[in-house]
Amino acid sequence: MQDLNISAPDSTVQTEIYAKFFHGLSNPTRFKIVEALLNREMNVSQLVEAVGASQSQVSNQLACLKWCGYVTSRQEGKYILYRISDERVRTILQLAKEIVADNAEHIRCRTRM
Amino acid sequence: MQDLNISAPDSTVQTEIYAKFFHGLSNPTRFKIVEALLNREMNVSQLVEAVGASQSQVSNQLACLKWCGYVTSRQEGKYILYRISDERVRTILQLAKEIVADNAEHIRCRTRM
DNA sequence: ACAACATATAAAGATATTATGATATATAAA
DNA sequence: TTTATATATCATAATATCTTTATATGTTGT
Repeated sequence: MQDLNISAPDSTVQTEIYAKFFHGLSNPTRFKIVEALLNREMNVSQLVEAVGASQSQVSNQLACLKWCGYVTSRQEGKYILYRISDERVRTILQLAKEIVADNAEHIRCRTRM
Repeated sequence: MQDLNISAPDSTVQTEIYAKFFHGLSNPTRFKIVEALLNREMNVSQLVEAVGASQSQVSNQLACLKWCGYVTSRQEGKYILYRISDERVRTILQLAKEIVADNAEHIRCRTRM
């Protein structure tokens, strides 16, 4: 088993994997899907309505999110239900929102001076 | 001041800002820069050596990271020193690495069955 | 087996991102 | 003021991503 040393520089391969992981949240449609699934498990049709994108698009982005490890799926009858695979994803989104909010605040302050 | 309700769906504009924010970490060079700066403040030339990319590339990616709110800079003589603007960035990277590590473990398990 | 619905996949063009090389700007030293 | 060094910016070619449309796959009910 390979250990995970946060402070050590990563190998090129590891770095690319991490970059790919963040790529998962770098698209508005995928971000909305993740947000929707943080509230509750949903099937594809429900997601199509929730995020306002085409079925094809949602399916594609779900494949991407699945590959990145954000979501998992299970079949229930003719539906396929997706859910967030790891609760830590919620924390990541929360931190990001806080940072963005504070950053926007700083920018607002600066323009006043 | 606008409140930050994590569970409520975001407006399209907010969603795009968050997606842009994660875009910051979705590129290997930018990811390496952030990792390097989490260890210590560095100038551009030091970053060029640390991440193994061209000066032009590093400057460009720094501009992107600055825009996203990951880094800030200050001038010291003829050098410009960059540092991580928010310690919460460290937590985000740590969580991401943990999720990726666990996910890789799951994939490894599945291929054995 | 057939029809209807749910989801996934594939191909195409449109758009965005990245890497590269050249050049501009700014600071420091001579 | 000239030269050297550090950083930023710009143009563009190469590459990757996204959107759209069409089609394939799989499930349920008749």
